[in-house]
Amino acid sequence: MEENFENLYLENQLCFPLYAASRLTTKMYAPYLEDLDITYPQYLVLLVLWQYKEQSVSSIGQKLLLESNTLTPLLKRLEQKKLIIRKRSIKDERTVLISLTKEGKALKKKAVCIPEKIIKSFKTDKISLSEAIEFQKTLVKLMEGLKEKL
Amino acid sequence: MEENFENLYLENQLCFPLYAASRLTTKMYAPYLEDLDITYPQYLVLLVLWQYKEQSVSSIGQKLLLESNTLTPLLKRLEQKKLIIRKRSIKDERTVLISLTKEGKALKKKAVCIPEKIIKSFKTDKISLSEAIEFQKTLVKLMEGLKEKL
DNA sequence: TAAGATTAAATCGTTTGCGATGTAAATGTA
DNA sequence: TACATTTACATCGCAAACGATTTAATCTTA
Repeated sequence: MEENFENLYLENQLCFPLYAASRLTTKMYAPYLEDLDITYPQYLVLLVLWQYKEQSVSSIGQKLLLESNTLTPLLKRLEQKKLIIRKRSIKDERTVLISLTKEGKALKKKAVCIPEKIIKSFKTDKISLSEAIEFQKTLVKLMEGLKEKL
Repeated sequence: MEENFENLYLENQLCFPLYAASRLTTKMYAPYLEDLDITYPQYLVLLVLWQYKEQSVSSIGQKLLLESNTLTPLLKRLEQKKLIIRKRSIKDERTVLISLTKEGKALKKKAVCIPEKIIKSFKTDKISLSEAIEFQKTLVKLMEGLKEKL
């Protein structure tokens, strides 16, 4: 009985490069986010709020695929930094609504230059633009597919 | 002065789907790894040890892009589970060599079926095989490119 | 309307991930 | 050989992630 041990080789896995690329990408953002005094997951939450305005904890979670056990402490930290306001909904006391403070809104202007800088850093002689676009599409499809299965 | 706020839209970022896909993938492994009583990063370390035998902490770190601040506690947990042995090198007392116990080696047989199951779960009607192969290639190139820049 | 089910956040405990720093061994060099 | 530098891990503190559970509000339905 042949056992496919090669399947266990690191380079043959999809999971590892995904895990590594994700962590490396986060590190690429770090110096820019440090200037804004926020972390990468905090940045993602702000992206949501900049794009969609006031949101409940769960609707932020739906967009970022995170749950209250992760978001609640993170949001409390953003509140401490005076970037957001957390308040119970009057219509439904279970819901906590998150909105941006003036400082939180203002931070958007400082953040707007980040994607461009990141794209430049991403650019490699190894990866063409069309390849990158194709990659992004597949990545999103992969994410959607995985989301459905969990 | 036009400000490209659309660049900040969640769906236009590369970072977010990468981050989400990585986390979702880890979750796909969870039920299988639970059977082996290990976590996903612990699985990655075992993949290295199954493939390369005895390794120093730093050479494991080089392969997984992790440093001793992450690996040392993780390796101690694997040692507690009796899956690995940590011992100082005689040739260089600074180096800690990690080797598999009998149990650690035996676990490989239980793990060998995991990649296949994962691949099946990954398969989506949305993503073709050729697309998946292309994707993996680009992902690895991306990882390599990022690694060089950090 | 009262009891049970569902939902939204929060809390708890554990493991990662990582920047910064510490410690001890090995190496380089004057 | 002395002393500085480098290297390999370890330690510390903090912020995610996340499974499991709790709490309180809302909804269902009998």
